[in-house]
Amino acid sequence: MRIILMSASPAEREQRRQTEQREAIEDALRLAEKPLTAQELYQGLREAGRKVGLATVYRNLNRLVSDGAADTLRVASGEQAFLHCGGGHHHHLACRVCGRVEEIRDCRVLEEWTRRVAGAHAFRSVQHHAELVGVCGRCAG
Amino acid sequence: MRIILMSASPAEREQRRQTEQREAIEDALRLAEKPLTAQELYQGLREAGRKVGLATVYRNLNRLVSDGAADTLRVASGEQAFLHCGGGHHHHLACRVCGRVEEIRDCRVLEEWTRRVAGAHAFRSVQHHAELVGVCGRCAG
DNA sequence: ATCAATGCAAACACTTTGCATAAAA
DNA sequence: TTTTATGCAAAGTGTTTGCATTGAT
Repeated sequence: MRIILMSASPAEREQRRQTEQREAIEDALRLAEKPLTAQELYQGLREAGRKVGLATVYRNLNRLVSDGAADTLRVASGEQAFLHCGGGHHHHLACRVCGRVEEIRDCRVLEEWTRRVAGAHAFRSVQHHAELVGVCGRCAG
Repeated sequence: MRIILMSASPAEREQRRQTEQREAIEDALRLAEKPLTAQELYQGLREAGRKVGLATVYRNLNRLVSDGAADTLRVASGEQAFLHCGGGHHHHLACRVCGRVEEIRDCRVLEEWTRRVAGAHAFRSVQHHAELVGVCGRCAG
């Protein structure tokens, strides 16, 4: 397991060339507001008439993750999905109907719980990771 | 996404034939006390001199998951790992050094937090899922 | 004597990589 | 002009599946 702690430095970013494809990929991910697999994103762009290769989609998506501009998660099928999001510690609240994801940034309660569990099991340096899934207001009607 | 809600019924279970391979696989998983990928399990059995096919390992592991006798999770490499565990709602506290996993069954605090977040974001029927990773007493010395 | 379970290899699906070409800077 | 990004196809990986065979009941 490799954990990325820092985003690419400004100096590193300056070497990035801005291409039509990269912009299209980043925009699509940002507008989606929900996790997309590389294949979904690729097909979407294709159907929208933009010409991109699948490899380019993968390369850019992976780069966004390295840069901390996207999170990645695994869907049940085993595919990797990518989600546009800001950096820093946060959790996700997803709608199981429409797929939309909202970021949860306050998890002090979780931290407290984590401490308690850690103590009870004699574990140290325990980090938590949580996911919430429900039905959003829009979908619940 | 396919979600299994029920364990196999007794009637279905009765049709299970007990084979040398199946026992070896189940024992290995139970004794491991930590998540194992199908490949790891396969290699372990092979090195232990047991003759099993990789496909058999996959088939039995998947069956255990359907039966609710094992959980499955994705490791960073993208591989699926299998973990022996009892059924019912619970969370995992894993040691990032030795990999050992302990089950956490009391998550009332989490439920409360979940309710709060759900309310704040106007979500309904929100379920939570959490993972804790730290260093166990043994490994911390 | 049944019929489920196994083993092998082929098939699959997702992802990464090598290399020539295109295009930012 | 230099160097990164792209596209395609090939290679890589983990997992599933088809089918003949074995073996539990």
